[in-house]
Amino acid sequence: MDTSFKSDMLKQFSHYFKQLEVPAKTMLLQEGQISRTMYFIEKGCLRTWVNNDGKDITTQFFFEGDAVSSIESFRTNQPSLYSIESLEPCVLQTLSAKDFQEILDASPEFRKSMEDRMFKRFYQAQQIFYSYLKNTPQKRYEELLQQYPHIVQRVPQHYIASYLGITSVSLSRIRNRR
Amino acid sequence: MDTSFKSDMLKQFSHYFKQLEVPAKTMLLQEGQISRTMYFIEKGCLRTWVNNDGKDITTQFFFEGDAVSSIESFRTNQPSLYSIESLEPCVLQTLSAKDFQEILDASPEFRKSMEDRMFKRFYQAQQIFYSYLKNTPQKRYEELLQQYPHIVQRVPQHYIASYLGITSVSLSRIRNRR
DNA sequence: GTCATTTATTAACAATTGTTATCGTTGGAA
DNA sequence: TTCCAACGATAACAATTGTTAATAAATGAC
Repeated sequence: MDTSFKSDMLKQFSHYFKQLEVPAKTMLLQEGQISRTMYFIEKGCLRTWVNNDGKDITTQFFFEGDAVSSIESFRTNQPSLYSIESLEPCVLQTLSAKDFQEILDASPEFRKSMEDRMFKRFYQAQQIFYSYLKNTPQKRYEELLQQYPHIVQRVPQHYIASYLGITSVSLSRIRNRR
Repeated sequence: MDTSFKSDMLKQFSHYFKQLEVPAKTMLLQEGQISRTMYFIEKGCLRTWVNNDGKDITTQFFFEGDAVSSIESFRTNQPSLYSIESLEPCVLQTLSAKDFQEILDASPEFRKSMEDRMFKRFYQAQQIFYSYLKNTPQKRYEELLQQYPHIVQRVPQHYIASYLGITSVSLSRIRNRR
């Protein structure tokens, strides 16, 4: 997965992209499968999630302007550790892993920018992980509310709960605690 | 940080490395500082940890043969999110970020291999994170015991506890529960 | 060997969360 | 509009963990 894909990159290689419209709750990638597509969100929102004994745990939300893919899956040829699913009806621009590789090979600037972006992503992923290690669910909820209020407003609460690592019951308690 | 550094890589560029011997509990990198060195463990063991209100949380352990650095720090020029510290007296081989860059530029094979390794590292980091999301501390402890018994044997228990995300008191209870 | 520090166990209590279930409310599909 | 599924709140109870403190054992420095 990958956020903040430069829009000029998108424009520069726009002929590679194909538009795809999907309704809500559409699975774009199944956990365990090797990713072959990158999605760029024009309208709507997606989430990534992992299965845990039948219950699902949301790991991230994506919105307009975000690029989403299991890039580490199609780069390492390993099965994706998570699923990608639409939460709303979406308008997406899709790019195949093959075309992605082609652009990589054709454009050293693009390759360089991808490399930089991976390190930044890695750095961000660590920040998220450490916030998870350091803070209680209550504090994480408060931070989410403060930093990304649009997520809390837009996404059903039980997805937020699993994103915070708690049940929807527990999140409901936290919300009505004050 | 980076595990399973190829030993032939080390040999090939061995003249860049300098040996460093440190006693236990030596800070090799302070959280918040920009990393300028990569460490290769010849003998001993290191840990990475983050500070949380005075208490420290261990995020990873490293042993003989592992390469350790805040590579995402010296690549993105961002402050390291964690500290690196020796747990035992260590014999280390050190490589400066500058020399590391030099080797990167001199050897396309090395650069390619670094790129691949980063994607694998990213994939592994996700697995660790997801195991954290999915499992109880008890289950994580059992998995650690099963997959990496040498860590449990070699490292003091309170470091293991913070690595599992619990207090040493709670780990002691888990251990004596059966 | 002695002493101080580090490490691990145990107890008691508070706080939080999970689980299960019930009950309104809402929103979309037919 | 009607109906059904999805969503959110709440209650009651069990289970786990955190906190603080006391104590014992192990380790390392001298």
